[in-house]
Amino acid sequence: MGSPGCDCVGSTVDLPLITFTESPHSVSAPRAWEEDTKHPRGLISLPKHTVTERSLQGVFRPCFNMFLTDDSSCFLKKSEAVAPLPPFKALEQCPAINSHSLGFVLPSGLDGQVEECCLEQVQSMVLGEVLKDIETACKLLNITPDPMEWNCANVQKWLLWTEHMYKLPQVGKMFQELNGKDLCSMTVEDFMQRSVQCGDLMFAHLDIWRSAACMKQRCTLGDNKIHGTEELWPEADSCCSGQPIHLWQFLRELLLKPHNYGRCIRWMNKEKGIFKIEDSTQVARLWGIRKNRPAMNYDKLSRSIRQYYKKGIIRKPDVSQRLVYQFVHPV
DNA sequence: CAATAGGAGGCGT
DNA sequence: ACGCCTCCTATTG
Repeated sequence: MGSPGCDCVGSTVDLPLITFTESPHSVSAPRAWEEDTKHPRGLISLPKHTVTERSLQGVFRPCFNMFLTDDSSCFLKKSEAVAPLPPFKALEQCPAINSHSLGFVLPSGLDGQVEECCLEQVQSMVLGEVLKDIETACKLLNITPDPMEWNCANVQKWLLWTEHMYKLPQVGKMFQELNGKDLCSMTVEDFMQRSVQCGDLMFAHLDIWRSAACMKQRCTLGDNKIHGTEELWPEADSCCSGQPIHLWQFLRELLLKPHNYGRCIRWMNKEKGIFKIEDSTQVARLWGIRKNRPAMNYDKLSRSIRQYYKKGIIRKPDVSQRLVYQFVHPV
């Protein structure tokens, strides 16, 4: 099944590269993606890079940013330095990352072997994080990971979600009546035509999903197995069982991903199942996206939570606090 | 003013 | 029947 989304054809375009100014843990933002000319948003021109460096970017870019911030969901917004990604070259080369392609310097005294080993671990972590984030999004949106399989409604969900996650302007209506195949057949220029503001970003996000789907397909075919991928990305049955998700399940999913949603909702006492909704508007919005209810708000969401009082699923904690609830049966 | 609480009717599965 | 969604009034901090 050779889907166009997995059509890992090489291109001659120079891919952008993220760089760290110091070590990945000590800087606040990536400097820029490589561009031949200055990007309209003020990107910096950097030297061209090797094939080894290029081949990873489609998938790994967001992960690099995870190292830079404690919240990966903000990576694109925070960096404000993202150039359009060209058609991805996928992962067939998938080499170990070297410190030069990562753009940071390892502590002195490490020889090449140690460096190689560490970087492979970094690569593995990075890959895992991307797949986990996609898996989470699939669960929460009830869509498949492969954009090629999306119908128009799925595309709209994904667009809404991406807009929300990365605080992008609304572009959903610019992509109406497009299914996943249509979307995947579009070039970055097509995206830019539909949204000058953030077509390039949307294209980049789609590219990441396509790359991940492509890689997963290869993994399931037994080709080029990547360590740990299976457990990181379990089969679709867990995310697309067809059963409509319950609100309490959805909240739990969000709580299980503090990395992504900790700013919206977080555990106060996980053992007791006590959690706090930090941003009621955002949580309601996420729920609305999940249920295709654009008019969802916290007033309605909280009414649904209160329905759980009688059912013994959620209650208010003994010491009642605003926006704090408790699962009656914590995991 | 936003959150809390709960009644009531509607809707899709 | 169930699980919300929506709208509502009243109350609370």
